[in-house]
Amino acid sequence: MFALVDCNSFYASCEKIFRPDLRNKPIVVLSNNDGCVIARSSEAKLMGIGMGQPWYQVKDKYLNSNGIVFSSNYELYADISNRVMNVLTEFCPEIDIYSIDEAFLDLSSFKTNIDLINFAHDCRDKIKKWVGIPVSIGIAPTRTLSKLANKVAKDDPRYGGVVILANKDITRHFLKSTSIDKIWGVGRRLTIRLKEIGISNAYDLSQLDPRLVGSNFNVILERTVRELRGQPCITTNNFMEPKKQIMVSRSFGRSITSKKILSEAISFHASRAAEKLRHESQKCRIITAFIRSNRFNNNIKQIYASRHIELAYPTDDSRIIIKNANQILNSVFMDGYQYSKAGVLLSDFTKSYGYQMSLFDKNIDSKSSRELMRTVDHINMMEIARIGFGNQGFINTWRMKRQIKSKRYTTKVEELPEVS
DNA sequence: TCTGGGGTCCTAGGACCC
DNA sequence: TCTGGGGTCCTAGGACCC
Repeated sequence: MFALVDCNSFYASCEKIFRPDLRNKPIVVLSNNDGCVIARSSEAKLMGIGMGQPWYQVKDKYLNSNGIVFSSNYELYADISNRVMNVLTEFCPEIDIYSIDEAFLDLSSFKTNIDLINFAHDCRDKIKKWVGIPVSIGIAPTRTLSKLANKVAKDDPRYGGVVILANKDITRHFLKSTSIDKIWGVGRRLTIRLKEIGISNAYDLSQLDPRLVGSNFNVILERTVRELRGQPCITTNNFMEPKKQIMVSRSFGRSITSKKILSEAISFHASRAAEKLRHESQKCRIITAFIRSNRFNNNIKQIYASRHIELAYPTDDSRIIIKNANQILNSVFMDGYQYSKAGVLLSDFTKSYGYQMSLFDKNIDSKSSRELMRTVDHINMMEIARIGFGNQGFINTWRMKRQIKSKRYTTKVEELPEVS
């Protein structure tokens, strides 16, 4: 059996922890640039605020109805997430952290039979009490079914936040009441195609022949069908698998036409990406950079320009990564466009130790580079000062908007909550 | 005026090989 | 004039996830 533990309205719930005065108020959290709504408290959902909805569309109405809004505060959310996961690990060491706000527990690792209902409620209560976050728990024989059970637990308050698919009848009941677009792994495209052949709920889908689904659709959907039938076939990575690519990109607060400012942004992103790469103890061989116009604006000439450079040897040196990213910018930049976003992607990784040296591998990745990078990372981590490279710029005219951010209550001494 | 950012996996098709 | 068949590897793009 698997349990899926998922935090309710995670970002909004994080904001509520330190603001008890907002307990029953509608809360939304916005994406970078205060662009769209990415989390809503249940009160905000009731007001009809959609997930992913552009903020400017609902702003006036929402604020007029006394809705509360926050810019995203990822430092806070990451810290709260860690706390939740730590509590869960005490309940079940076989934990697979799936995203910032959810984790699968492999309950088959328990040696003795336990009362699952009690277990789940205990889990829920402890997380609420110790961390302050409400969670929902779905338990079922496969991950896909536990996702489905979790959804029911979240949507229907009658179940008290816990749903267990313990037998065939209950499972069938919930399969029938779940529409296909709510199934894990079935997105927009598949929903359309499945509806065309008369499949409208999870039960219908589970009754199809998995092999036929495999040949007529794809193996992913085949696995979903098998999982809905109770046959586990989606595997986990219990170890934190190393990343295969690292991306840093941002929309600008406004549109940019100047190559110099684009170069500042690209350098900044390249530097951040290199930092993440070193943190993963990896080196990359492929560097991609892109710049693009605002794809939602029909009144401007559209452009998406990108290219990648393959290095002769893997590196994690910020200077090399920044230099190559700028080289790409120079080769793809065209005058006369309004750019609204830029990004840098690193890929083709090798472990940062014991890789094959190239014939042309000069001293660039030598000891002095390692020492320099380590020192820079250390200083930046301590936040005594921020060390950047070359042309990242000081003013950062392209920086994003984040006007209504809450404090970093748990990770900054200066921002600790005050009690009076 | 204002529409996020960061990932994974799979597949089709091209290049290349014998 | 006739122009096979089978395989691997790589990449771009699609679809999905939170």
